[in-house]
Amino acid sequence: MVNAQQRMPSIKDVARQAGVSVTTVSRYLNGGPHLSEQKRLAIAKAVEELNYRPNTIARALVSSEFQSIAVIATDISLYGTMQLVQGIEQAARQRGYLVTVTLVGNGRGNVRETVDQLIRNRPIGCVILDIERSSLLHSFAGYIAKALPTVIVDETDRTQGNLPIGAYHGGYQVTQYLLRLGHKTVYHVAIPENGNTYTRSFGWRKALEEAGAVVPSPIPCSWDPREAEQIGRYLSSYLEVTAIFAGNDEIAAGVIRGLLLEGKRVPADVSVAGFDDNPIGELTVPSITTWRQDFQEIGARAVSRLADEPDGKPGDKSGVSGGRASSEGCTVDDEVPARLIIRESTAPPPSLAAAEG
Amino acid sequence: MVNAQQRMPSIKDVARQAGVSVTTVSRYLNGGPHLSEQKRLAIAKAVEELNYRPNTIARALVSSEFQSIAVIATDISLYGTMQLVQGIEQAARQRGYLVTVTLVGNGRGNVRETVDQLIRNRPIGCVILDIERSSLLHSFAGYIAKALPTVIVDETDRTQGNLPIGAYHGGYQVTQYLLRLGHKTVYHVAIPENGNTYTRSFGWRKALEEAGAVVPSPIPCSWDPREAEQIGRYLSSYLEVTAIFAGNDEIAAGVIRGLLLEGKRVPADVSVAGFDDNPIGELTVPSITTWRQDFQEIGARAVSRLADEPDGKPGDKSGVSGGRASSEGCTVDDEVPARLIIRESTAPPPSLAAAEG
DNA sequence: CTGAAAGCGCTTACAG
DNA sequence: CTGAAAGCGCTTACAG
Repeated sequence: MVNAQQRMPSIKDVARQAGVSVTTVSRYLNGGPHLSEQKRLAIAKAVEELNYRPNTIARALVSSEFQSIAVIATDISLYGTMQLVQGIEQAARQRGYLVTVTLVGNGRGNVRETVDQLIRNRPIGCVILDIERSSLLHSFAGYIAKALPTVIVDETDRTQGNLPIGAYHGGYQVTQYLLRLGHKTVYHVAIPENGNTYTRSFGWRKALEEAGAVVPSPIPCSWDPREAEQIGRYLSSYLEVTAIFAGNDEIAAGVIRGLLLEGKRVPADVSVAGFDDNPIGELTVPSITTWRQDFQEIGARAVSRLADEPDGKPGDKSGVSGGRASSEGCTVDDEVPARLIIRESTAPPPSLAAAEG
Repeated sequence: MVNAQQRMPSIKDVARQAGVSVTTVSRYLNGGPHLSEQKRLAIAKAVEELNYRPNTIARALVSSEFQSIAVIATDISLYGTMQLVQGIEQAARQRGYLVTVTLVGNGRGNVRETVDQLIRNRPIGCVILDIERSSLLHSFAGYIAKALPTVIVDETDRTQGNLPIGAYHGGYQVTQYLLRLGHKTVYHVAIPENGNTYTRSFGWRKALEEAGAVVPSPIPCSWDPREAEQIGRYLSSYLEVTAIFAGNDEIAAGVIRGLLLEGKRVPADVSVAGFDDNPIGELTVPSITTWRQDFQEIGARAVSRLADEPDGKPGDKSGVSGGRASSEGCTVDDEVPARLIIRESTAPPPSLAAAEG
């Protein structure tokens, strides 16, 4: 096995082997224009023979930018966050950037120190994945944005300069679908909001209000779906609950499980819809009606904001802490495709079904 | 908003401000021994005032090592892989390393080029997450290991110098549990093996053979659980199938769904067990008996192998392509805690239940 | 078209 | 205990 410590060929070695100056090799490497065909060939040959690869670190030192994008999140086990990471990685790799993943605010380690360390690495930009709006992470967003071009992916209205995941619209659509099925109203088991302003829950409320339906109090649920099971059990005792919109698919699964364990039928007695199109929604019985977000595409757009700035400092566009508003003219912000996926867990309410039967 | 492009203070600025030489500041930064208390204080003050942070890139250029660990995988949507990434990130961050995530072999982009790019960044080491044993990724493992200290996390026997996830033992235990419940034999819906040699499937077979049970042909299933649903439907027509060991929890859920849709009861008619302890197993009806692997701990151990080498080149220990055997004396390789989690999806076979009832 | 020189921000012998 | 100098591998004016 070759020793990993061996010295790798440097630009000097290539220059010597090709009989040109280091400057010329550098020019060749960076696609410089003024280069005789002869030298170009000689360098190409040397590069090939030595299997030379430019040292990205040295390059980063000169440009004071390491060709990487830093992803900061609290946790990647949430389906949406994980997909966002995959989308970011792919878009970044296409452009030659490396992706760095840092998990903060999960109670381990000092956030400030971790973030500082990250900044020292001089990534070209940073994307904060904050769907869950962890208060710890959120409180550092401004600090990070001061040092680095930053885009925050969250559930909030885009007027704040972030990249919204379009949850409001989804919540609205899912609820409207349930109402059109004939349900008098739709109950809501909500994920933590923590101050987001344009959430799936807001969409749910809006659809209800527009339809003139009663707006029940949302039932708060943590990210732990086992809590959702308890909520499902609880809701099973209320006959008027015929439709439930759950904050995500795991919570929907938990609610459904709670209902089933209490002897309710889903969807015959109660309809339940989820959110995100987590693949598990296809595996449960019943399978779960949901809202499909294209998280990978959103991740790709976050990268685009950081990497494809047309002219000038992307840091300005991604303003977080009172920076300029950003919605104007940022074409990448066009809405990301999303749609309702109807599966087995939703149906007309029992009263209508009975009337038809 | 402060412009991100502003020049950050360098070690020179600190030296000037503190009235000492750059060398002395460097010594201070690296905890050097010979330093008068007076200068130490002056430097500390300057660092504080300027909010100075050493440039990791410059440091990396000198040491020719970027303080980072490169994770290479095909996909992080698989539960185990995602947990491994989280475990790696945490262990790495604790030691001051950054984690880089690169997804290769998913059909997008040139693997060779991606890997070369990664190597150029000079991480201190690389961990290949290859539970699914993607043939493309696997074929590059040797190439990577030649350039970088590497540890491969997979399902194979540890004699190959990799870090096994302990699946063999798990498969054995799950199957044995099912047999002890009274099932005559256990059917197996297998995840892709692709040449792994110490898999959950091998453990299943071993348990069956030891018990003198018939060994049915494993039913191959892709990573897509919808295929598992079809398999569940198919198996529902065989009365002799009373117990099924599925390659992972998503597949178990799919199989269960197939069985339920065909009118079978789980576990009354058929028991189904999964693998990995994916949280979804708690949300389905019935919830899924499974084998809990501590993926985060395994990830942490991978980092430990790379970062805590006691004396000398970890590259040797992690030999992949015919390097020295590595099992001897590597104490971090002690078995990772894992255990059977019994939930609702398994029970004695119908015959026994009837006899009892 | 081409190259010598300076410099990016550090660390590390080496010499006081 | 302390500092001047060289050097890590590149890029970028600047001057031919």
